[in-house]
Amino acid sequence: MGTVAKALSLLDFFNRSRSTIGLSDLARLSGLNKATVHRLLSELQAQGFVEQTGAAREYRLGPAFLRLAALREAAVPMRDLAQTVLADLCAATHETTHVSLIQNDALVTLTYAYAPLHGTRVTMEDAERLTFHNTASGLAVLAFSPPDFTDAMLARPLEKRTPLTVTDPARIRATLTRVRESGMSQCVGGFEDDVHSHAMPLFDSETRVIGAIAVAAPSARMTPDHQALIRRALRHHGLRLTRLMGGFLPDGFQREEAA
Amino acid sequence: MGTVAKALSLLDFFNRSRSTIGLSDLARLSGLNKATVHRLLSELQAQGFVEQTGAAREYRLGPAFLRLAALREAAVPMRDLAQTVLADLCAATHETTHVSLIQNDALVTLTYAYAPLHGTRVTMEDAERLTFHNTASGLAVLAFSPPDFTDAMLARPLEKRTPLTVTDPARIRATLTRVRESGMSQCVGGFEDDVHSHAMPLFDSETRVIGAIAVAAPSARMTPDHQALIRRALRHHGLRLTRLMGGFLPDGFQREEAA
DNA sequence: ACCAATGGTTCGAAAAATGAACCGAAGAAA
DNA sequence: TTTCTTCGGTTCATTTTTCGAACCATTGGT
Repeated sequence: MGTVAKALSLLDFFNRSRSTIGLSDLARLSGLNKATVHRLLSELQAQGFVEQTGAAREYRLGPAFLRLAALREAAVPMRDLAQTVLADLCAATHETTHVSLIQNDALVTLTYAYAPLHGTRVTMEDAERLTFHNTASGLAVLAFSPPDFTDAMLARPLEKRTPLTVTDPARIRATLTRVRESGMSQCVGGFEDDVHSHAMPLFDSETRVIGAIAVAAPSARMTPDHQALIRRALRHHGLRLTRLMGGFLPDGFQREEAA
Repeated sequence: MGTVAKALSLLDFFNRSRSTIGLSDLARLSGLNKATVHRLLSELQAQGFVEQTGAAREYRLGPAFLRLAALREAAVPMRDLAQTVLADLCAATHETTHVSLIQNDALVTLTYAYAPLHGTRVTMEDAERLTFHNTASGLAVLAFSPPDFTDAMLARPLEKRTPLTVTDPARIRATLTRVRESGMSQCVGGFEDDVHSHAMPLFDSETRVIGAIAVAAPSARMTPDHQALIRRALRHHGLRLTRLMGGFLPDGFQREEAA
């Protein structure tokens, strides 16, 4: 494994519930020697990618990410565009909406919007990793991914996160066939109890799937009329977001809901 | 130079005016062999830190920065706090306000706020690098930096960006003495013609300077009364931002304006 | 007082990186 | 149409860097 890849892989151990990590802990988590981790962290620190904090000298992600993220967003304003579209989708459906992007072999929430109307709503966090097999966004992405990517994701151990989580690859593949036909996925309680989500894939300028846009709502609110409204609004704004991002739909992609 | 440092240094060539760079161009800019650059970029790309785009296969910053910046901001909400305080400072002064942070040997704009009142205003961009010798923020930072850092920054070639830019290190040092005494800096037309800026340093929990908060206005509006108003508001909100970020003032720091 | 775990350091051996030279493709110039 | 230049990309003997077992001082818990 290359040295750069090794250093960058250390950054993946930071997440919302573990924002600081000590040297020895990071060595254990990564399986690398403590001296190696120390040296790699020193190089990341010298460039502002990590910094040390507190009496115990733990590490956390550094300020360089703010600048580079701002430059990335200036060049490719995905978050900004997504926020605009999610606000409209939210206004139309009165439910939580979010966009997630593929990053290597994970699906990461880019941004989300809440509807103010209801007392109960589905809550989100950006930068969180979603799974593919048991989220509407994940299923939307797998349905339109290259076959080898889908095979690789379904070959992994699939966590049964809730009693309703489907973990049988054959059943998931059958679901993916239907998602490809309809252009939209849904998931009921597979990732979170009592949450019913719909999602549509998002595409780049070469018709490759890059992520998904989704609407998540408490299952109790999901009357047939409400689901039909959500599907119409999601299709409209999903196609709109792909277009705004300069993307194109793959041939045969379902633009209208089937009769 | 370590391999990780070498790879990360490639990221510094991207900026607002150069959001995509070809392989050969990046080799020329960095002084590294094309094969080396290619290999380093491949490792950055595998982890989502850069991506290739367009027919010419140029590189640009990748989506991984969005996730890691979000995690960083979740852990250390500097941008969020800064935006809150800048909005208030803006409301008080009716001028453009911004916060910049030290990143290695550069000063980088974190965020800014515009006042809606005036037809003319000073415009900003985040993620842009400021210089130390000819900006109010830079002078505020240098005045409270460790002497070796200040010496190193003043030992560099100092660009005469406008006819009013001071480039004589001795004159700048005299200015820094006055900034230390008053706790505030100002700069007239050193970085941008017809712009008069005031700035205050920001400190961390160990009383080290980490950046500056500033107010920038067209020189034509700078009556004595307006300048006094700006200084009072800047001192109040500058001290407030240091406090909100969990920072402490160094001993002897000027908390009140001198009679 | 003792022990365990921390962050940090060293240097001969092992592994990875380097870069001159090369390739095919594409576009510009003659 | 042909030639030339520059591009992104690749190779592998040589060079450089990284590795990690063993060590250190410090700190906190028992």
